[in-house]
Amino acid sequence: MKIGEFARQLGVSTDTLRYYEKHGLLTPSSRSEVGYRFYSDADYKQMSFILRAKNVGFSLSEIKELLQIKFHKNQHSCHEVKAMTLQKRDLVAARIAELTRFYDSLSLLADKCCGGEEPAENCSILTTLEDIDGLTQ
Amino acid sequence: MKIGEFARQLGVSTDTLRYYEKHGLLTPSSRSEVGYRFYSDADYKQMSFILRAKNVGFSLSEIKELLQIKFHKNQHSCHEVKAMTLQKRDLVAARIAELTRFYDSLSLLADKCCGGEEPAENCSILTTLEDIDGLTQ
DNA sequence: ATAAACCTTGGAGTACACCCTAAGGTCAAG
DNA sequence: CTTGACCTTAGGGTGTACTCCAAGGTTTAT
Repeated sequence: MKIGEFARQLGVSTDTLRYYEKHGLLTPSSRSEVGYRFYSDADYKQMSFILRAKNVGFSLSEIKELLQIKFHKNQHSCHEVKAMTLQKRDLVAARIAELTRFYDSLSLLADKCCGGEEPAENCSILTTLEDIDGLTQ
Repeated sequence: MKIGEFARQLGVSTDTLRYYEKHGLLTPSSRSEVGYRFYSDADYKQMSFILRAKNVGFSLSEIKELLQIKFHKNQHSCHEVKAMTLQKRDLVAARIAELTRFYDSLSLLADKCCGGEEPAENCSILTTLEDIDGLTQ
């Protein structure tokens, strides 16, 4: 699949794909004789992985590290690969925990608000927000 | 509290604090006669809120929107304020769901890896990663 | 009273993650 | 066989979120 079609299917720009290639995130599996990029199904899977990771807040360099799990298979032992996977998993767990605190804060705010048509000036949601950090520690 | 001490307590730079002020995220509650910024306990709470939000992946403009819940109290009805809070909460919930899928993927990877000292070449963790997107749909 | 450690504004520089344009080569349809 | 839709590289521009001066004023300790 050429870059244009590949980009369309994944909802990104061709510029983004060239940028990712330049920065070592996704190299198309082959090139035509005149140099056109050709993307395979495996490339599609990898790009989906990259986009999902980006969506949950990983930076491109973090994603590159995640991909190292795959690319370093000859240089590293199972033990190292597993350790890295678990370390990344812990990072994800920490982010989930923080987001959950945030979710609880916003739930608390919503619960405390009457939701009526009057101006929000006297609504407890506001004073609650002021203490949001205290409430969620 | 002057900017230097405030920055130290929160683990940010004074430049960051001035940047946030310029972009409407945190205006110190007062200034000295010669113009020194003074930060209050309320400012501390707000800054903690900002940092927590940043930590879980909100951009500064998203955080500014979250803070509008507080600042728009006179212009908006309880209903509007509550709707906005719930909308932001849903956004957080979606992000948690995605991260959870990610967590599960990484768990699966770790479970499938023997973790031994041999090269990872033959470890199932690698082929699993190649299918990670399929596995977590 | 003067040095060190603070503070001010303004503006320039940086890293990340794109996005756009130029100048040109390739390919399929009519 | 040419038009239009593709592709190439190189390089410049943009928005976000800082980060780092420079030039000067203030405060505190000795």
